[in-house]
Amino acid sequence: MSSLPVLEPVVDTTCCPPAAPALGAAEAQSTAAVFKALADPNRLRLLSIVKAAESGESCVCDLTQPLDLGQPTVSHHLKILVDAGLLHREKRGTWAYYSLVPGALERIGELLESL
Amino acid sequence: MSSLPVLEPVVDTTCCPPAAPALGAAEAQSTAAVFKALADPNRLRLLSIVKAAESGESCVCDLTQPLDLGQPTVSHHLKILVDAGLLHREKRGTWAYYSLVPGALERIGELLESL
DNA sequence: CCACTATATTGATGAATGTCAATGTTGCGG
DNA sequence: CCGCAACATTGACATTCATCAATATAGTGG
Repeated sequence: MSSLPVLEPVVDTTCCPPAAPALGAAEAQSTAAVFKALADPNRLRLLSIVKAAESGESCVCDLTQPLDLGQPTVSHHLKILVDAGLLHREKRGTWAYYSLVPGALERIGELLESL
Repeated sequence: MSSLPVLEPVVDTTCCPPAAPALGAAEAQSTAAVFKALADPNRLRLLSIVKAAESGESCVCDLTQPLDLGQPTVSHHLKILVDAGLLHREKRGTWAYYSLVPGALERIGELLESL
């Protein structure tokens, strides 16, 4: 390594200053994953129903009918919401009960402010 | 209309009470549209860069390089953000300047609370 | 009027996604 | 042990989406 390449700084401020580095690529990907979970109307309705339940939890059988979707599809959406950290799953007997993860929705608001 | 059909109430409370109607289908769709716009890492970075700009606005030429994307792709993402009501577009001369719509991010937090 | 620059639009392509039918798994009652 | 009910998983299919190359549009300067 005898000759270092002469890299010119390339300082063409043609338009505006480059500004701060802002959001990193990896950070953006994990944040986008949360919004991907919210980017479906049926998943939003699932969250809404679970949130509105008196006991704070709902089983799959209560979620299938109001959404007019097949049971496998509802289970699929619920899994996405659980993986995103928005819902909690607890199996009691034959039933699976889903409930909102406390503070999960509030944390999304903070994600937006930290952009 | 002489004979009203005798529809049985079908009251099988096998699991839990049906709970409140919660979020409507149409409402869920428009809300999901906003989150769809946020469900991409490159669009989140665009929002972040625009937000971090000193002047409060950025032109496309400043957004292409840090994202390592082609110019048509960046324009495409910006259009999606504008259509979602998150960015404002103003063309001055040859350049197009994008800026955050005031209060747009805050309004998303309210969307989550109204689930 | 003619290049040149910045941005938008179009068309194509591969990847991701939502949905369902069919099947697998688990827990309960007889 | 057997059958049933609730839920999850798999595979297939159609749709949507992110990206790029090529082209179109609009504004600027000569």
